[in-house]
Amino acid sequence: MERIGDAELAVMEVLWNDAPLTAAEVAGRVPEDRGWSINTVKTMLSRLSAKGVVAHEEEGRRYLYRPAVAREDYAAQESGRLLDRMFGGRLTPLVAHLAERDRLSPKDIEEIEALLKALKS
Amino acid sequence: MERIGDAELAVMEVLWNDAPLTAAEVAGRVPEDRGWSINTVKTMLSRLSAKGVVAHEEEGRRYLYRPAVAREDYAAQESGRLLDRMFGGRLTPLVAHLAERDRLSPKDIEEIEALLKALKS
DNA sequence: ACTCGATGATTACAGATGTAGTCGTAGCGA
DNA sequence: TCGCTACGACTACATCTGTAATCATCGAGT
Repeated sequence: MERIGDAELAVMEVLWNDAPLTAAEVAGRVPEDRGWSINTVKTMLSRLSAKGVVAHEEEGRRYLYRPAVAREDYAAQESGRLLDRMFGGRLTPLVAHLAERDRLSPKDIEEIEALLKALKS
Repeated sequence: MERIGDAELAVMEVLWNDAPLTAAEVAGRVPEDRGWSINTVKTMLSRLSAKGVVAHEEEGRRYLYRPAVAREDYAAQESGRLLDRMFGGRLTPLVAHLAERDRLSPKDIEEIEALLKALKS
């Protein structure tokens, strides 16, 4: 699967949240703080279409856009990528790392323990 | 901290593994399959220097390069970035996600449980 | 029928990145 | 001393990404 840039991801998030949408609708839902022109959003949609990560169907003379990859699949790809790049492809070192860096609260620890326990059964 | 591209990262890995090194030495240690010219390695080193993630000291008319950021710090940055991008900044959803995706072996689960247990004490 | 606005397509441009060649020069070997 | 070679600096160029303007056109309203 193609990579998705930071700005492009903001568009994907909109579509993952609700689809299908027209370009104008997407533009209306992109976070305000981006301050994007409608043209920018249309460029993003074109590029994402070219990459095959969004699909479009025609509705009159407009397009209706929808994601062509699931958020979960993309998340999986990016997670695997980080794991491969920095942690030899293994999750344990990542968890250890985040723990050392105080990115793990006691609550997180509880949650993950519960999760793992559930996994084992 | 500045971002580091994929190719640049290969150079960083060399320096994280052993430093200081001259440009020629770095080139000699970069993975074969990159098939890089020495010039490519020198460009990488210049750019990484400009980004402030590698430092160099002069040794005669050559430079000796060394990392200016720890691998752990960079890993932390990239981990945080993924977490923020895809998992609302929280680790639990990432672990849950990888578990669902069968990226967690029973052995991984044991290891992480042991790790968390140690953390609590 | 005609104009105007919205729409996708095309073009523009700067910065980052991957990849590598050229240039000026300082030092080493003959 | 003189030329070669290795070094960093600079230049080159394609692709990707962020951001946006322009263009041709189709349809809706007058």
